Amino acid sequence: MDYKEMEILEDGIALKEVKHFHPQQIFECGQCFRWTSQNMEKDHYLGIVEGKVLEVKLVENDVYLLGITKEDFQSFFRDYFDLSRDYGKIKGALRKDPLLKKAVSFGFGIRILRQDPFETLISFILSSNNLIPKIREGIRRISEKYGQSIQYKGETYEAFPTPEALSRATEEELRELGLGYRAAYIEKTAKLVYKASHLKKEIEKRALTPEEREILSYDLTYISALPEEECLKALERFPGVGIKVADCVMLFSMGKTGAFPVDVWVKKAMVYFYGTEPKSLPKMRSFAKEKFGSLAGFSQQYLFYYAREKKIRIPEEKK
DNA sequence: CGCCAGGCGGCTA
DNA sequence: TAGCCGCATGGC
Repeated sequence: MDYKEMEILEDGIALKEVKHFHPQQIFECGQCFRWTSQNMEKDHYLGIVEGKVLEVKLVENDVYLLGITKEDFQSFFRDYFDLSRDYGKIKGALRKDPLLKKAVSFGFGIRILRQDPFETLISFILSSNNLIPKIREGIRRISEKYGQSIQYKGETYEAFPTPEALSRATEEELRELGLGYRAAYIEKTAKLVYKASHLKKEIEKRALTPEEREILSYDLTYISALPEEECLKALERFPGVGIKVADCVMLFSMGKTGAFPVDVWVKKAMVYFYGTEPKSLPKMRSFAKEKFGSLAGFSQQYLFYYAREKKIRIPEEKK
């Protein structure tokens, strides 16, 4: 447990003496798109999560979670912030690698959030060959059009839509939101996820056709429970999902901490720290997975954050 | 204007 | 299986 005790406040809760928790590092290490810094502060963020708006504020060693109740925390947000995990132990193990030591010290307050699989899947489909600000804007527009609105401190925010709501979107509507060619992938994926979850409920009422039984395997709860390798294969069946997107979904929403997504930043970090062959992404991935095992996902976050914040570069000919 | 961004799908050899 | 190309979009 990475905090000592919880205190109930009028507008939220406070966690006392929290370890390994830094808002900027958690929200800027590439795992999420719906958290925004408030007043340009490194320790104050506002997020839209699970149909709720909340603020996170770090004051010395205490973390304030505003906008949620004690029940919200106990039933959901403790797991969302991965607070039951001992990051000291993970960092200790990763620091044994002298090259990773610098990246771990730099991202000392990183935690891997346990996010919603559907939102994560759609978000990372949108991330392919795209820019982070544009990904955030796309997700905001999707939520604005298909999500439930939420009132918080006199402002209106929109939750990310449910599979059912997004499954009603047409490809053309999604294109109008500026999602580009990814619109078709998102449209098809949303429909598959919704159909699968819907058919899962139908089983009790009637016999399914062979085609319907086939669609059941797109159920995200089912996929989430699969072992890592099978989980990866299952996710890759969604249109717009390759190895990188599948690794992100597994790591950021399905608790598969051995996943190691290799994107342009991690690629740079691997060349910079380990001198690995820059052209071979699959080799980089297997190198890290063998080296770090079930901690590969954490190492990926420290490497990504270091590479992106430091804007590290690698020689031109190595691209 | 060309280039690129948290890749993927499809086609070729 | 590896290697290449096109792809929507927008900022530089």
